[in-house]
Amino acid sequence: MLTNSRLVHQPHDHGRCINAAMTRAHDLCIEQNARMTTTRESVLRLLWQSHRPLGAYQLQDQLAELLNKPIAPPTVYRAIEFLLQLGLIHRLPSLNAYIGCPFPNSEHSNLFLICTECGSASEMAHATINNTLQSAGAKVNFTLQSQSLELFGLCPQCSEPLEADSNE
Amino acid sequence: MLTNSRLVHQPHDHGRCINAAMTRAHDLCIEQNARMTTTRESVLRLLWQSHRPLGAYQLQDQLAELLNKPIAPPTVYRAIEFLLQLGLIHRLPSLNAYIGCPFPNSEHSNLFLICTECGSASEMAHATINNTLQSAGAKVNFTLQSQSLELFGLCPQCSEPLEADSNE
DNA sequence: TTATTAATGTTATATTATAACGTATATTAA
DNA sequence: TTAATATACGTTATAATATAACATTAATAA
Repeated sequence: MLTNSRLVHQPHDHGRCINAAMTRAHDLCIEQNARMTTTRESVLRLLWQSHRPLGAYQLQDQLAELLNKPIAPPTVYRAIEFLLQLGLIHRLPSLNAYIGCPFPNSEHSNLFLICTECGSASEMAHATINNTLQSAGAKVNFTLQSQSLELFGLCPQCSEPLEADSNE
Repeated sequence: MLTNSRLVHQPHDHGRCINAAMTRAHDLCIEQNARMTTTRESVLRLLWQSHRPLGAYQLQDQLAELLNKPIAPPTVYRAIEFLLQLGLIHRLPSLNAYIGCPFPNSEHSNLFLICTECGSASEMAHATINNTLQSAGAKVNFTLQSQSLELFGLCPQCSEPLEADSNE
């Protein structure tokens, strides 16, 4: 099982998350002979500013501010599409929002744990789940191509406020 | 495991699907003391016309034609919301579309098998998957509240065209 | 019947996403 | 190094999905 859950849902040196993600992204671009332009890099960096997914128009606002010039929706959506195709980000359909992928090169489950309280989202890759889904599909002769798995609930931080306070 | 997959992805007496669904819906409304109005019943029936999910504006068009009067989006969305709350339909976030629920009273996985070829969608409820997801979440202290699971691929009908043709 | 609640009608608008076409910048080939 | 080509971005308009706010009608309860 692969997950960034502990990082996402606990205080941590987030600068390292960002740097690691940006390095991975640049490496991947070189490998794939793809161009990491200013716009694309900025969008990716914005998506890594927090572990909360951002909508396209939130990205638009933040990108305009960051680059200090007006940005139109197509610019944002183009960057999003590029990053999606490289596997550097994911789309969370139930939120119409996007989030950086913590392990763009690894096996995927497209499984997200989304906190309904604080909005943070972590990703998991889970061979058992993949196998179970695959064989559940196979049982009814369904040939699995891709999947989108969203779990909603309370992250560790948000599910234990009482325990944290009980020391007072 | 509970699924309507075999029904969805194979030729069948679809009138029975519709009738069964409408009966279940009426029963549920009585049980819940909810009102099954003309608009709501029409939307539900439209969603059961096929095993393909429909978008809100497809529903709007079809509802306007069926009721022979102009229908505005809020009317559709209100009916959708009502039916969602009763568990009579589901929303498929990746498609922005809605589909009738074949077993509104049973345990749910919110697991959908969506054919990328013909657009049909079947639903499964699967205790093993639920347990696996639940415990995968628990492992990282995530308290699961709800889930949305969408599998994309080829349904039986669409995945075996060659085999079907091979008799010629 | 009247009061009350629930449902629908109506208008306007918010939010998310894409089409179409022009311009600029980078890469490749000559 | 320049011309040709491909790629990315700018710009305008608009499509597609969804909701807010308030008026009206219908159903139920007092």
